[in-house]
Amino acid sequence: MKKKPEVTAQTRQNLIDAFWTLYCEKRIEKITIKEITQKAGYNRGTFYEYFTDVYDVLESIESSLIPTLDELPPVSTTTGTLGMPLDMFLKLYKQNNQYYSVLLGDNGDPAFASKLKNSIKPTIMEVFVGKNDVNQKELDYILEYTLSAMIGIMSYWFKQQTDDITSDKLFELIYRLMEQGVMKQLPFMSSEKV
Amino acid sequence: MKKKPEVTAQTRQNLIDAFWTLYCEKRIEKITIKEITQKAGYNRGTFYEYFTDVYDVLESIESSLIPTLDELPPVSTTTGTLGMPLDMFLKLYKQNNQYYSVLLGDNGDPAFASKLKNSIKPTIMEVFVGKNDVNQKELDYILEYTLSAMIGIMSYWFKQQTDDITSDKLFELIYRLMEQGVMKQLPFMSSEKV
DNA sequence: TATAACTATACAACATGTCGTCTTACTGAA
DNA sequence: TTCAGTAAGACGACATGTTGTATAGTTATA
Repeated sequence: MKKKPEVTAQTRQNLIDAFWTLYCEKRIEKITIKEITQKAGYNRGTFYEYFTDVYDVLESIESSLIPTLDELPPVSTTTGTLGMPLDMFLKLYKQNNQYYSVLLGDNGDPAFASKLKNSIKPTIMEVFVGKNDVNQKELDYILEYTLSAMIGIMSYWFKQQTDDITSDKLFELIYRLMEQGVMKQLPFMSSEKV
Repeated sequence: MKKKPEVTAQTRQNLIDAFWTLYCEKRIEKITIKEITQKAGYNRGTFYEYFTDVYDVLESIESSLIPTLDELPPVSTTTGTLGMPLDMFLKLYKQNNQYYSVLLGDNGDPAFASKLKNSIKPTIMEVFVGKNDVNQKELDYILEYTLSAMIGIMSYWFKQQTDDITSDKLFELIYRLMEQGVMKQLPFMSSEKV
């Protein structure tokens, strides 16, 4: 008999969804397989047909959220190279908003941020490859700096998301910070109004 | 009978040290109380005289690493307000290097970064209080952006710490990024040599 | 009717948290 | 100075719950 991928795929997804609901509520260590399968409506043993343990589910989710090289938007060296990492990241964040905000949040997985950064970096690096006036190592640090800042501010914004600023204002602010640096945005430092 | 703080303090510290050794090696979820007490040389039951569970130990360590308001260096509005958050953070990082690099690393605690940022923010905010041209909310986001970037780049640097750049070069780079932004550091964007 | 998908049940191994017990050493009265 | 009372601190053992695995049974479908 043929396998039934449409059935198993659904079951797998049900388990993932149940896990995710729990993961949004509490730390992974407090999630039991019993809970997951009960919520999803399966026998506990069924879980082991699909995953080895609870962490396996998380890894599976994370993998699906890390863009592969070919998925990332092609980098144009002509227009807006400046905003590239920002655009790239914001696009990803918007696409997977619900997952990113949890994984990058206070109860999330610190390793996920690294995975994400490391998946984006090469695409941006590519643009500068072969340019003889580019210090590769320094560029790497600049990207680490920028991506960390973006992940930080985006996650923070998402946490506040009540009466807070609009996403348009946020993006504009980020652009300004990248263009001009932090100092110019503050009083004492310049006459520019923040 | 009097308590014996010199005894309990030592036991407590022994348990903390044993925990930390394990925490440097693996994720907290994989650390058992049995392991901790065995390494420290106590009965498993003794652990519960000092901590409620494994997370309690981590919290205890984290609390001791979060600077209280009065511990933070007094903020001078006259000199170098620009480098303030940077100086403050770098000082903290240097002081607690060993702990910070683990807690802020891939196997660390994402909540610790938030705690740290939130403990530093008010001190910096203070400088701008009452300035009528300061948008408090925007300032908050700018600080979140900056502190995230600094935590990110410092942690990354610490991870690489083999044949990598010196701390002096790193600090200089960070200053430059804060002063001038990211864009100016890249080719295409300006004629400045990175 | 053969098989994929799932259920039901059971089991050993191990971690957890609790509780009663033991040990040691300080205390103060003789 | 001595020594029994006492309590802090550490220990050993227990009940409970989870994990991963194994095996037999049920349902539906092609």
